[in-house]
Amino acid sequence: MTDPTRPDAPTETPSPEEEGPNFVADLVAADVAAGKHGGKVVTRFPPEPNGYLHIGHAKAIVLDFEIAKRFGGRCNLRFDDTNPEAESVEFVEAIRRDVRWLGYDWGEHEYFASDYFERLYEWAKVLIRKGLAYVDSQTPEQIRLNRGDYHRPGTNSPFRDRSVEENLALFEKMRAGEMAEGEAVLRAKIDMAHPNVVMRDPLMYRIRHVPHHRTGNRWCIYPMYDWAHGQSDAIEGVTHSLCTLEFEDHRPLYDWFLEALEIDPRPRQIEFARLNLTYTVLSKRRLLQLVQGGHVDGWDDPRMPTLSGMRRRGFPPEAIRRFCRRIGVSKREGVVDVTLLEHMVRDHLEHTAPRAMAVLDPLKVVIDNYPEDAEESFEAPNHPTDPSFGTRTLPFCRELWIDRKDFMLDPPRKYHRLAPGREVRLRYACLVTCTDVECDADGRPTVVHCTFDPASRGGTAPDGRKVRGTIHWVSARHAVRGECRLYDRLFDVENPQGEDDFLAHLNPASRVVVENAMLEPSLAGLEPGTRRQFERTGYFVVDPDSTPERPVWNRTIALKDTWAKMVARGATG
RNA sequence: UGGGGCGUCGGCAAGUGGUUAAGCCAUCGGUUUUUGGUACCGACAUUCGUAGGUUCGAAUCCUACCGCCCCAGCCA
Repeated sequence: MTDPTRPDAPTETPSPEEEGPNFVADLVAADVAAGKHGGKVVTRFPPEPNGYLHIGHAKAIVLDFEIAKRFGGRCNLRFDDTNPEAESVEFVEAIRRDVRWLGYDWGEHEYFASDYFERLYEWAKVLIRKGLAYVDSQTPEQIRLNRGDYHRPGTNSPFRDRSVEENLALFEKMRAGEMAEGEAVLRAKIDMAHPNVVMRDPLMYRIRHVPHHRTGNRWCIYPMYDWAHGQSDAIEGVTHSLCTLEFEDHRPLYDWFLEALEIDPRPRQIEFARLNLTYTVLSKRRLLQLVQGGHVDGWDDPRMPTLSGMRRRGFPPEAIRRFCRRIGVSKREGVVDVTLLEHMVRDHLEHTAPRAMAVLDPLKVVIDNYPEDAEESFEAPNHPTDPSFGTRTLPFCRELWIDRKDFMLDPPRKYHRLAPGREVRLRYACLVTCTDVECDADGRPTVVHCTFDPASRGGTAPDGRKVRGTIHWVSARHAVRGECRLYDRLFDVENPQGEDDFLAHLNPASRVVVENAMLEPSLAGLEPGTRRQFERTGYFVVDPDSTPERPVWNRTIALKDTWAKMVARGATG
């Protein structure tokens, strides 16, 4: 018997036709052609370590890393850790793990915005000296009020014209911890009447007397996103800073800081639309709600759209990467049909997952003309079309398990599975004909009696007669009992994000646990993460909860089921 | 009502003045099949948010209008 375990293929080089449309790549290509940055391309993936990465981040990761790769450049992993109140090392570690799992390597280029705090502080003083930044002592409330709104210009702060010396002294006091939270902020002096509210003297620093997960108590002033991001990009030599659409309004400020500091060459910010997926939610807030509300078992619940959840669910990283390439990159905000992702998952698994047989809803079959204590075995291929997967041995005896769905007392015309008087093929074993059925008081079948054709060894009829149905089975004497967790979409509406109460639309059948599935022997004792196709049922993966005594398999995704569709449509004849 | 974006098939998304308006997913037919899986074949926008205009010719240029998204955190 050949070991059917196959590792996932190594990171593929995307073929040109696989790379989806991508206007960002076109812009970068134009910059390279124009000789900007000496033709170099450096990007960065800049997560804030305050949560888990999800499929939406995967889109950004694939874009950031593959744009860099395409132009012979590199992509940095930079933690945007400027807000100590929400961030932690736990998230830093989870993010590293997920990016690696997705298949990307940032090499030595791991950075933290917090590494630049000193540099940023010095730069802030440069702006103060140029008269381009000032310490504002207004209360948060006053600042908000004086910012104006979409219809009214803002009002200058009474502290806007402090002298350079006073600003410097005050700013140093801020850093020295001599001021309370909210007592003062450092602001860029731009234009309180600017039509873009982002430009109305944006805050650069706020005071927070809280420890930071990396800098400890060294700082009590922390830079704001706008002040930290572009400068961090510049420090790292980033040439193209890719981000989502909501930062489009911030681009003028991104450029303003760079220009004020006379940084050259300057990184270029390019915005693209974030990913939305049907039948799930992707906002950090809602994901957090699912976890904290106990609606799922945690960030890595297999129903979560997080990378850790998808990993546990059994989604191959290759499939996620291909999905991200296929959806393309544009500025249109849309909702991608989750069937595209599911297609990529099935497509990858079709070629990489060894086959096996498992019965999820067992119904006993007795082969009446098979000797009580005899047993034999059949050799079955681990893949129907790829011989390199090898074969395995399937034990067989008089009593077997088949799936309840594969037997009907009174079948419709187009049903071609087992029924009284009908003959079917037991996959890779033999042909059997149903001769009798035992039922319980409710008329529910309990035992199906069959006779087998001794000449049909392997499943081929010696006389060449046609047998339409082929069903899977497991030898009762040799079956291994295991748990199967059948996962499905988390929500039962296409766009839960758009619902008033998205939690009201959780799919009650998103997880169905089968306590006693009957597994063929080869399905026991496998490592978590091992994938298999349970023939005619779906793709499964071994869950970390699995033990040698009790295998636990998660359904990654069901096989397409044309018959079920026909049944639903009433087109079964 | 200010600023910034976006509108091409059910969903993504090409197309940048002359193409029969790509491709993929979904859907619907059919062939093959020891998985009602896979594979393969076929169907699927006379039309590009709307209305005008420019042009021999427009999804592509101009004008107006309509619709949707984002922005008033000392979050990112």
